[in-house]
Amino acid sequence: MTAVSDEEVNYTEEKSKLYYVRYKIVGEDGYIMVATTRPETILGDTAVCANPNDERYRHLKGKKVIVPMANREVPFIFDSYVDPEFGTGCLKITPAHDINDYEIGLRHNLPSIDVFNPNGTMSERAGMFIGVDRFKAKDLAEKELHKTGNLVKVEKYDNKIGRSERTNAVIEPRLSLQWFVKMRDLSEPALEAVMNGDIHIHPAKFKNLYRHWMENVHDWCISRQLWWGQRIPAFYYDNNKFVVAENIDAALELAKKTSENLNLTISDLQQDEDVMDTWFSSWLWPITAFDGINNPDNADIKYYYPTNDLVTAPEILFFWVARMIISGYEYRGQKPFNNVYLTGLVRDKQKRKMSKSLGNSPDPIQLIEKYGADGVRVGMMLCSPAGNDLLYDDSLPEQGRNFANKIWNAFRLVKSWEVDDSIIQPESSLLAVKWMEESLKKSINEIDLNFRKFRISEALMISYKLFWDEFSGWYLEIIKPEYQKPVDRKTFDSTVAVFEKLMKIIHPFMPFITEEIWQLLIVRKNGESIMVSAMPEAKKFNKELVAGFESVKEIISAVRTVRKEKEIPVREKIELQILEDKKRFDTSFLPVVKKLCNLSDIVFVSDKQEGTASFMVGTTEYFIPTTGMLDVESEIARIKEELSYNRGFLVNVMKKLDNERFVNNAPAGILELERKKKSDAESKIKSLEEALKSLKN
RNA sequence: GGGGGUUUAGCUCAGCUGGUUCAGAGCAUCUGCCUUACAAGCAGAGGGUCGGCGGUUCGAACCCGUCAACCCCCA
Repeated sequence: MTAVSDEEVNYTEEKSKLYYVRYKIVGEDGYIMVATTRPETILGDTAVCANPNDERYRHLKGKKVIVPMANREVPFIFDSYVDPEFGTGCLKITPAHDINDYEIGLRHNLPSIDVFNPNGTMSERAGMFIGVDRFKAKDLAEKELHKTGNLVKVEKYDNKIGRSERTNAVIEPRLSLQWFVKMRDLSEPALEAVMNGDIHIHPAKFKNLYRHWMENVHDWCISRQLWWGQRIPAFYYDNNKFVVAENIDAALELAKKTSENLNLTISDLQQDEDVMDTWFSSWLWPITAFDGINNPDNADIKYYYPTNDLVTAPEILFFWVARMIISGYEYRGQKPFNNVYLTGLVRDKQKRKMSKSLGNSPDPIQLIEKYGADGVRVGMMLCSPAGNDLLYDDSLPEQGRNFANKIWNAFRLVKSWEVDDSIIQPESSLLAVKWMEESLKKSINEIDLNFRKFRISEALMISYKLFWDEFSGWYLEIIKPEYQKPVDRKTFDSTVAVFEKLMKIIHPFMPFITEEIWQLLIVRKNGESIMVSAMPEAKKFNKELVAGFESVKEIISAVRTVRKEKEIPVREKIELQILEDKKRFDTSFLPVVKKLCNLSDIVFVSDKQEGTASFMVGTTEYFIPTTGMLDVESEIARIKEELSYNRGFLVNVMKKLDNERFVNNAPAGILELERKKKSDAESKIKSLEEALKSLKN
């Protein structure tokens, strides 16, 4: 015999027989008829039951019936569990061998008669067929009932039969003695702790699940029928008495005391055969890892308990995490950890769990050979927001590999530069360094915030874009000296410093390449490592400067688009004209624009310029004189499109501003914004209309 | 059966207390480019009725109701 969880039983439709058996009514001549699929369990019947609303059996209230074969008088009872439609509407109750019968038995205070031995043969309590296998006993019972005339008929019947998912053996219920931990009071502080935020679960959506589970906590069955493990320290004697003690000697002493029988000996005690559920030791893990049960005041546990973060899978939130919290409060009066970070599971593209039997898991060693260890890590982390499953695809580590490659190439570029101390730092480089440092601070703030929220993939994405877009795409392009020309000392040193910070930021995600570059960037002392260097700290950054550079990016992009549309080669220098009062314009980044756009000059103009390509950034208009023929048609089309967008925009804004209820109810800040949107849109429309007019002439 | 969760671009996901034309990111796709760090790259572009319907509100991806689909857990 072994105990199996309900979850390990598969139910299938199987052909079996339905036996109609008659039970004599005590004190009357009549019989009642009962249908059953398991006649051998008749020997364990302790009642016969009908639905209280079933007219056919109402007259049997208070009567008794005689169980066939056993010749035992049992009560006739009523319970709404019985389905009047099924069989005869009359159910025999065998509390020891059916879960529903067991519950009915509890409700009606019925005794249980266990007619089976643990090995599936009939027990002595059955009174018949003792020692016969349960399936054989079924046949014998059929014959016996037939012989005594109590078997009225047998029907073919499709029955749901439970079979073990492992051995396919037919599973039938049998009562057994199991040990439980009473959970209600024990778990209360653990529920509290998570609900009031003493312990944070990430992502928070699992909080509800946790609460529901803890509010409906069941007692915990800790008996397991296995050969390995820690045996339950319960010792039985005198049939049904027991003591719980550390070992058999202590148990004997205790048994002598409680039974007041000093003649008891060790051989009178029998230890429970079962062992304890593995979680019953695991739930102590945060404590026992530092010997905190046996030695509760030792230095290690004092230092390490409670710990900061637990990282684990959501599927064991109940089995393990909740129980660790419970035991923490129970045995140390304190939570075991501050945060629980729940990861996702790696699945394949069809959303199946990766498993050996399916063979749908890629070989990590091969992946590392193909994409690099850093690349694989990045690929995994980019796509695994907390608690969400990760759908594995080769494109993920590929993205990681590409990133590693990008980093390496940027490093090669910087390393290739010759430094000349005599060169004065160009203005564009000075500005780029200033901006890069602010941009770095901004990103560090965001990364920190995301780490604090346990949003690892977000933190990585910000680092990724910081390196790829800001540093490689913009910064390096600005400071890059002309081909084969040296770089000035200031810019070079600043660049190395920024590079080093970037490596530290990326290090948690890509430990190998960052260490390598960190070691090569400048000469390090023996034993120094990026692993033990401090992370760059978040500081306040200059918002205006960063925002200013963003509009510079827009200007540069627009110039590039003009070049492309007008097919002006990159090498050909062009002039940029700005329609704006120079005093009102932030000119600080213009050297950068000049360099990246390969401009001959930047001039401020006070009127619209004829024969030029134009664009707008913000509310400012820019012109680029074009030598070739201007494609008037496409220019008109472009301006018309922009006009209709802005007019639509204005209509939307006006709808709000004309709505009295909006003006009365919206907060001042929002109203202010809408008014600014209105005036900006109006000025844009005006200059677009003018541009259109001049083109049409 | 009970409970929890999810649904936003082709894919994986952001979108905090409802308020910028809010509809975003990465990847993928498309178009140009072998420009002397990087084609594993660079410069651009397209792409979504925010699952459906109804409601609350001056205003909804976000709040409420309802329906649907999918996923997970049940010791």
